[in-house]
Amino acid sequence: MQDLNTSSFIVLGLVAQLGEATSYDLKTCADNSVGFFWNFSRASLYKEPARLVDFGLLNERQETDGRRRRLYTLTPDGQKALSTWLDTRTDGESEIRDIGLLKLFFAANGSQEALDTLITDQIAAHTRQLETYRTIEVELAGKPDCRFDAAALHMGLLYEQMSIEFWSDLARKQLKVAL
Amino acid sequence: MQDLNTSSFIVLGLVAQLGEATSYDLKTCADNSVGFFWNFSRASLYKEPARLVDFGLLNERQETDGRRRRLYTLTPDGQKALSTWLDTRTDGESEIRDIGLLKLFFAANGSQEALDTLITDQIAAHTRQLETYRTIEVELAGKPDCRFDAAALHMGLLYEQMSIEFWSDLARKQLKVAL
DNA sequence: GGTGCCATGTAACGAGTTACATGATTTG
DNA sequence: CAAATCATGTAACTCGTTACATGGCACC
Repeated sequence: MQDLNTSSFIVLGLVAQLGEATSYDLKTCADNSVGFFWNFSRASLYKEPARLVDFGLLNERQETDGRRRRLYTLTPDGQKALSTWLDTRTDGESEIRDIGLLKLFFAANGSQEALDTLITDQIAAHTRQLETYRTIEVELAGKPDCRFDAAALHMGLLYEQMSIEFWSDLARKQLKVAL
Repeated sequence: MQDLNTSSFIVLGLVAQLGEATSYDLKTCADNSVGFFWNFSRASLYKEPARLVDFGLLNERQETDGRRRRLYTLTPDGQKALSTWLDTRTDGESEIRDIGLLKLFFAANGSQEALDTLITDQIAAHTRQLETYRTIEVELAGKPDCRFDAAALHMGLLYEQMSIEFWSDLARKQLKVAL
């Protein structure tokens, strides 16, 4: 029954934090938190909870009137699965899925203009994202039980700052496609 | 026919850099370069080239003896597709898929011990990865036509350094699960 | 009470991985 | 030449997404 993958634990974790939640709640919450560095589609947040109910890790309660929404809560087994996952040791394999970096990697096959544009756009995009994170950070600052959200968010902030420095540095060096 | 996705361009880009390559060559090359921040399975590097041949973006030549390997080269259309992609502007959406960060995000649902172990392990793992990158950086330094590989690799280095600082900082603060 | 947006769900598709399977080459 | 390893390929499955579809709710 180890059909639990990372998405499963994200859902378990989100439900744990929200207490009782619909798929819609999960999506909204994710979009403003964990989704910043680990994105997934809305549809997954409808499909995955159903699976977890099958596994006995979530309870489902459907409203009898109105939108007849499905409300999920953690079962004891779900709580246990989540903490077991947290107890499991993790190596550091991480991926940075960034189209801009990929294009830089292959930039020798394109034009100088494309490279210059890429650099400019990346600086702009990361600057914009940094602003978004700063806004969220201020909002979080007031809430004492959001330390872990805040810590992870802080990582996002650092990443954006680093990216801006990285691309700005390339701009300064005026990297050339051909020598 | 815009069934080209990111994987397609990675394959096109790798073939462009290698000149003529088998799927095995692509995998080997990727594992030591772009695979560090954008990983994919070996099987993809057999399936995707076949698709690109259908699209007329790669040429396929199969050896008549020995291992009867399939050797791929870029067609003019393939070259064009690659540079068109490079010319297309990109917003900065990037994802950091890092299990350690996820666990931190949900750490409030686990034990203090789990959190402490997580932090220790992450510092160790990122330190190890940093060493790997440093080794590669030295190897690349001698090769003048690897500026873009080097630039992208440098980003990997910065990321690992930042991660080490981030997790070390958490260790110093002795982050607690319960207040 | 009609219009437009919010919320919810699913079916079909496509991409990527795991696991399987096998042949070639090297090395002792 | 036997064993180990390198290299190559594919079939089946799982996951996640896109696109479709619809019903409730708020606001005028």
